[in-house]
Amino acid sequence: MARRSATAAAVCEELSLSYVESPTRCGTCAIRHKAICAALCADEISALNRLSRRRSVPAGQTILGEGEAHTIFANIVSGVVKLTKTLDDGRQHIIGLLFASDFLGRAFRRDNPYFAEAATDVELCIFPAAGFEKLLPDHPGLEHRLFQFTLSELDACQEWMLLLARKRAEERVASFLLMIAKRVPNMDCLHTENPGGVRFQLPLSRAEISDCLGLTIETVSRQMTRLKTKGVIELVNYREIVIPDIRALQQAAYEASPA
Amino acid sequence: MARRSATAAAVCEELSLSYVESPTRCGTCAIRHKAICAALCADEISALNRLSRRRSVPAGQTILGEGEAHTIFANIVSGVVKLTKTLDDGRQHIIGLLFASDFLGRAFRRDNPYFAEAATDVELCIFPAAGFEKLLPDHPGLEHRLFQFTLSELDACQEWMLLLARKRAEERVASFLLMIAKRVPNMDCLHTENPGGVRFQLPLSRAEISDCLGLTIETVSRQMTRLKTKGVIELVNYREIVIPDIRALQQAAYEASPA
DNA sequence: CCCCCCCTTTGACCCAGATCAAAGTTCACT
DNA sequence: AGTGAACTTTGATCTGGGTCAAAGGGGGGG
Repeated sequence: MARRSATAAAVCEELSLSYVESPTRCGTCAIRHKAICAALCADEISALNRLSRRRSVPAGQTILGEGEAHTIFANIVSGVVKLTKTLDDGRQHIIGLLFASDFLGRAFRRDNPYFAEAATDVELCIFPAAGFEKLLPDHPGLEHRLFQFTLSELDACQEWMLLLARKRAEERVASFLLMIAKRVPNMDCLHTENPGGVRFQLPLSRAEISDCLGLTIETVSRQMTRLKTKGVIELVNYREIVIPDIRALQQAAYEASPA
Repeated sequence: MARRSATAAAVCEELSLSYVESPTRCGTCAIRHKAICAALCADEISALNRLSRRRSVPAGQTILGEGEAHTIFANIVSGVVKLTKTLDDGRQHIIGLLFASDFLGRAFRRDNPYFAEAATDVELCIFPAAGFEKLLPDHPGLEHRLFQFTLSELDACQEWMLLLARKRAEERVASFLLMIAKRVPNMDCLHTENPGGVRFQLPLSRAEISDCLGLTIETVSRQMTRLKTKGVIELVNYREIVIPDIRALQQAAYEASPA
C-alpha cells in the first residue's frame, strides 16, 4: 500500500497531477487545509475553533442562493459543491466546482453572484461571516492566504475560458475528466499493476457535465463513447470511470484530432 | 458641460453603467486609483512614490510574456491592455482587458500564466515587484484593497464564462460593446441631445474582438452589421461607434432573438 | 492627390454540435 | 424480484457559425 502510493505519487509528479495521498486536514483546528493553519498563530486557531460549526448537506441541496445576501463562509471538508449562474431564459452554466479543502463564500462581500449547490453529499465547516470578518483584520496572514487562493481560482477560471472559447467537444470532455482526476481527493484507487491508471467516481451527472463545458447532454455522452472506443477511458458504470493511461487523456485534452 | 455630465451620470446610474466623469487619480501619490490611496497612510504613499516609475508602451508592444517570471506590478494610467492565452496549435483567446485604474501583475507570484500586450498606446505606473512586495506585509490595508480587486476580476471572469458557454454570437457582440461602453473611461462624449446615447472608439480590432468572444472575425463582422441594420449601433468608421440607446444594446446582450 | 496595404465586409458552402425522437440502463422503492 | 422514473445512450436531421474566397473601404506614405 505504501509502496503503491509512492509509485502513484511519482507518476502524479511526473504528469504534474496534484496527487493527494489523503486530504490535508489540520490536526489542531477546524480548517481543512493545513496551509491555512500554517499561517495562523495559536490564538487565531482557537478563535476559529470557537467560531466554526459543522454542517452536512445532502446531494442536490442548495447551500447559497444567487443574489442572496450571503451569510456564510465555509471550508469544504468533503464532497463537491457546484457554483452555477443562470440567464433569465434558463440557459445555465457551472462556473466552478469546489472540492475538499476549498473555501466557499467571499469575505467582506454582502452579495454572491452565483448559486451554490451540493453536487454530492457535502460536509462543511462553517464560519459565520460576521464573526470571521471581525477576526480577519487582526490576522493579515489569514487574509494573505485567502488572497492567494483567490488568485488560484482566477487562474483556473481563465484557463477554463480558453477551453470554452477555443476547444472542441472531445477536448473539452477530456479536459473535464482530467480536471476531476486531478481534484478528486481519494487517489488511493490508482491501479495496482498500472501506475499511470486511475479509477474514480464522477461527482456530476451528464447534464451537469454539459453545463460545465458549454455543451449539451447528448454531445457529452457521444464524446464519452468516442473516448471509450479509442480506449482512452473505460466506463464501469455511468458514474465510475477508469483511466488506463492518464497520458493518453492529457493528449486528448489538448489535441483536436479531426477524424 | 457640467449640466450635460450630470444628465449623463444620472442615465448611467439608471442603467447601472459605471459612469466616470474623469478617471480617478489620486492627487498625492503615483497610483491611479483614489480608492487605493484612501486605504494608505502618508508613509505608504511616499513609499509608493519613491518606488514608482512611469513608462509609455506603444500599441502592439508586449508588456509581459507568457510564462516569463514576471518582475513588474503596475497601475494602468491610460490605454487598454489585453491579456491572452494561447494553445500549442495557435488557437488563442483574450482572457481579460485592463483599463485605466486597473492593476497588472500579481503580487507574490513569480510566474504569470498569460501574455500581456498593449492594445492601444498605454501609460503605466510601474512598481518593481520586489520592492512593492516588501512594502505590502507592513500595510495590510493595501493588500486588502488588492484582494477586493481580484475578487471583482474573478466576478467579471465568471460572468464572461457564462457568455462563452451559453450566449449566441449576436448576444456576445452586444455584450462586448456594452462592456467597452462601461469601461472606456472618457464618457464625456455622451450625446448632447440624446442622454441615453454614447459615442466611443473601440480599443480592439475585429480580430481581437473575435479572440475575446470565442468567435471568428467574419462572424463578429456579420453580427456588427446585423446590429447596425437593426439600428442598435451606428458605425462612424471601423473603430468609432455610436450607440443611440444603450437600453437597446442591453436588451440585445441578453436576448437570443432568433430571426 | 493617388496608391497600396491592411483591415473589414460580403458571399457561398460546409460541418460540428444542437435539436428532436426513441430506445436502453440503473437504481430506488414497493 | 418487479416496477417505474430518471438518467444515459444512440439515431436522424437541422442549423449557427466556421471556413474559404473575393470584393470593398481607409488611411498613411510617396
